[in-house]
Amino acid sequence: MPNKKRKVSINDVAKLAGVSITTVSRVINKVPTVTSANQSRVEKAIAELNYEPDANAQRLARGISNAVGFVIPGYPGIFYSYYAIELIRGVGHACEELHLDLIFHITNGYNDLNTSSVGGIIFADIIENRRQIEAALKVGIPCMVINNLVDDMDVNYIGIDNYRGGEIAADYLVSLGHHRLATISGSLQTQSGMQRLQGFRDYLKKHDVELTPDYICEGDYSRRSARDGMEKLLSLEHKGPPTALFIASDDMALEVIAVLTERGLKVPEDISVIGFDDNPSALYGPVALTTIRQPLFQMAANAVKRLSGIMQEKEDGLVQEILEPELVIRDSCAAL
Amino acid sequence: MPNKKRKVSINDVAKLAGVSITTVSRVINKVPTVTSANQSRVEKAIAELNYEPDANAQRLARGISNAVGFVIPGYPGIFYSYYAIELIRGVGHACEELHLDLIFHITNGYNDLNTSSVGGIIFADIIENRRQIEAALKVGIPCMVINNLVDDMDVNYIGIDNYRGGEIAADYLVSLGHHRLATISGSLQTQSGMQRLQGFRDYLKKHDVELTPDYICEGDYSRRSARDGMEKLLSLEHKGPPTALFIASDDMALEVIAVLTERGLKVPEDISVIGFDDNPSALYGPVALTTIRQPLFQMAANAVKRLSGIMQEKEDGLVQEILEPELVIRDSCAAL
DNA sequence: ATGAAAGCGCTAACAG
DNA sequence: CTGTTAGCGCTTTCAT
Repeated sequence: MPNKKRKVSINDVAKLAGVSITTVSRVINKVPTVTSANQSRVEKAIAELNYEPDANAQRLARGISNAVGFVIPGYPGIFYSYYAIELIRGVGHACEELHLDLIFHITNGYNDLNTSSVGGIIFADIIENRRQIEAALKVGIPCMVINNLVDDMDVNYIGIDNYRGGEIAADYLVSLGHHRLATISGSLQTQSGMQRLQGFRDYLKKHDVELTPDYICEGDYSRRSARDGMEKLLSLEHKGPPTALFIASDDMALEVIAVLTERGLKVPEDISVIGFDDNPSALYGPVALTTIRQPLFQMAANAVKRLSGIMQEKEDGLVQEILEPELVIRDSCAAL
Repeated sequence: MPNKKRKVSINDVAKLAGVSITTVSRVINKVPTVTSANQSRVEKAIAELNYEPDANAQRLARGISNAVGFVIPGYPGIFYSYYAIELIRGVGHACEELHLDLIFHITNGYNDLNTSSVGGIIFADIIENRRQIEAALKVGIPCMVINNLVDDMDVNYIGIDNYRGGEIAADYLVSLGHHRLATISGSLQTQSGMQRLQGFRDYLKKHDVELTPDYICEGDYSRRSARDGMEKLLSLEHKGPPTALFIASDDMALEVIAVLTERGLKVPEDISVIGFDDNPSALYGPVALTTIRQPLFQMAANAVKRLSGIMQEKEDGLVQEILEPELVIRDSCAAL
């Protein structure tokens, strides 16, 4: 039966153990200067009373917070992406490991974040969240942005070089002899979507490979948009269909391959496809997907660790880490 | 520039506004008995100092917590399911709406939950978490389990009748004239996986439709397991392939359809497929998926609301809600 | 090695 | 309507 009485406090433990609350506090915090006799009496009392220190009181007394906030933009689409899942997992596991409380926020960016109870905040992208970051920074709370390099604010970030990712994709496809290329981009509202496309496009331009405007299809990272995009691309037969496709996420690439399969086209024999993410789902299908890898889980976990360092003032200055994306060659691209 | 100085407190605001801290507290908490003159002075001071009340101090003083914990089992697979995502979204949005802090835990069930800072805990399934629930209950923290009906503990839960879901699937397929049925189950470690299978199997037995043991394939909700299962099913030609399939999640059903398509089989002409979830991804593919709907988002949001009621002692007794799953007929099943 | 006492920042009687 | 005051449960000097 749940005991609805007042919670057991440090006083109860002290009384039962016959020591002062200070001593109890010491054993809770593993301060070494406690006789083993007292130590075990206190531990016994704690066990007997089923005592657990009140985290709020601890934080208040310590003056520091071991909680980090995690902000995810509120639009539903983001959740259906491998991207968000991996970040949630990465941040979640790292917090569990470091014994940090993870306070989760889904927000459209317009309501105020309650920054007061956290020691730091992690933002998964910053679509609409600039104001919130500024507010947090103003009250002295360190922030960490994942996957969005920001150069107009003094804020920590960890992300990959998406522009470079686009270049790598283009380079690989061109090296295979393709010259009728098409792409389905990610959401152009996001920095990642924009930069992957730009890197891809710039590389082709630089190497004199034409990229017909019609062959640039704006997606939004959803499978739905990938399907629509691919169907549109397939209907554009004025100069022959593209022979190679750069798709801005593996999820979308999988959908594209599904569409192709339905139409009786074979990957990579009829058409090459390269994705982005290195999503394990893309490993075992009819054809293992060639892709550009970005280490989302590690980025997220690392964001927590670095932020935690900053919170404890062990790190100084700004953390601004840009990771290199990496080409992972599997079976979905073939030489022309 | 982040201000590294001591945080501004209610005292600073009181001083600047020329009132007592009580009055400041009153305007923070919207106590009506404050002259509008004072109110605006305080508000001005708050704005000027960029003050934000310390949530820890508030919770400590109020003696109650407006934070709820959310526990997700730690195995990675769960994250790649529509199920987990919808729960996260539902819980997240509801907390945002109710201004509750959401404290997120990914845990294998063996470490201790820090129950001390939350007023209630929500469990997304309870694979390995019974001990944690018992511990929380023992210190008087209300718990809410989603999607797992539990009859051996006095704990709140909200879920659907998965057994009934299995029956509905069987009933529909049989009503279409099918009698060579097969199924790919969810993880049999989970209650949902187990019960869907049992409902399906029991219904068929009751109606004298044979279900060859070979045609019961154990999956684990992953796309991977669905692919493997479907391939196994397709290789079992001793008495002709099944004409209809019950797949325990839409995600898996989608993968099954992909496999079928690769083999040149048509859904529903050659084989009927019914899924489970009502995942929007299954809406727009080559064939809109017939499925059994479970309102995950609403279940999760509702779990938060009911739990919040219990935390405020507005609700008494146990919340034990069992929702009916619902057949959603689209295009992936045809009469034999 | 231990304890007394002073807060941490806020809320909630209680007076006025 | 407003201010004084006593905690909330814990940590942390500072003595002892």
